[in-house]
Amino acid sequence: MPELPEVETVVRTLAPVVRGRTIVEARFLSPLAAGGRPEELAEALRGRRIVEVRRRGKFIVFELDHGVMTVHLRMTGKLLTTAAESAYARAVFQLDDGEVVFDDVRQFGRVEWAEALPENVARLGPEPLSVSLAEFSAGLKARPRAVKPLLLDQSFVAGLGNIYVDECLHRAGIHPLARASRIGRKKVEALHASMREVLGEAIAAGGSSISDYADAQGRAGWFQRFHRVYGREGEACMHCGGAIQRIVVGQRGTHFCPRCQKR
DNA sequence: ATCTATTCCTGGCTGC
DNA sequence: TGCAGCCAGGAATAGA
Repeated sequence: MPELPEVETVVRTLAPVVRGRTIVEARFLSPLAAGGRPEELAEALRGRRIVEVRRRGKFIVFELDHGVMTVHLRMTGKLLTTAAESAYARAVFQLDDGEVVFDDVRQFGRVEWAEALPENVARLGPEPLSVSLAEFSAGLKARPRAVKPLLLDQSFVAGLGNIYVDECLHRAGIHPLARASRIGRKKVEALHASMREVLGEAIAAGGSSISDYADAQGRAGWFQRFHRVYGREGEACMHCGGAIQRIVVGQRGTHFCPRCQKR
């Protein structure tokens, strides 16, 4: 499931190929990918030039010569520059030089277009790689809710998903159900630092490929080899040797070490 | 403000 | 071997 490091990797591998190219035609093989309005979307995108491609949270933002196209990969989405790598093509962007295929097994992903940056992107919280300790700390202090659901809330910080929240909390030694406002200064600093470390390392590894994730060339990432808690229920904690536990928090599978991450 | 439950979707897994 | 049933989960949404 693409989170910040995976989306960042897609953007880095995609941008050099599509920057400056023109969308000759956008074809939606599944209307779901276009949010149920494939004709309208295809019309809006026809003839548009891609000025720049960037990431905001988990969104891929295509700045066009008129308007903005946003793509959210959700669970199983991919943006591929080689059709040969696509098994579940939902949309094809024919460029003046080359093509981009939006591939998505489970069809949760969406392509959208708007005149300006859409509200769902505009209201995202700060980027975890650039938010200051002061702002992050103040944000936590103001919320009495459990820290894991808070970190998953894209209006609080944008880009973390289930895997990386678990990994960050483990590295910082914070229980996923800890009340955000009651986390001590040292642990808050550790969490702030762990976001940079974990996300930075994951980007360097090309992301985590748990099931479907691939970059724009169809290549898998390898950060899953370095996961310390996610998907390791019952296995030994790399820090203390205790058994990694799995619980459900906010309907999400949550992995942590009960010895390193006390309540 | 925070919480839970529900919806979307389908390949892959479990268990019989 | 076959098949029903369940699971994974990001985000939007409704209701408590």
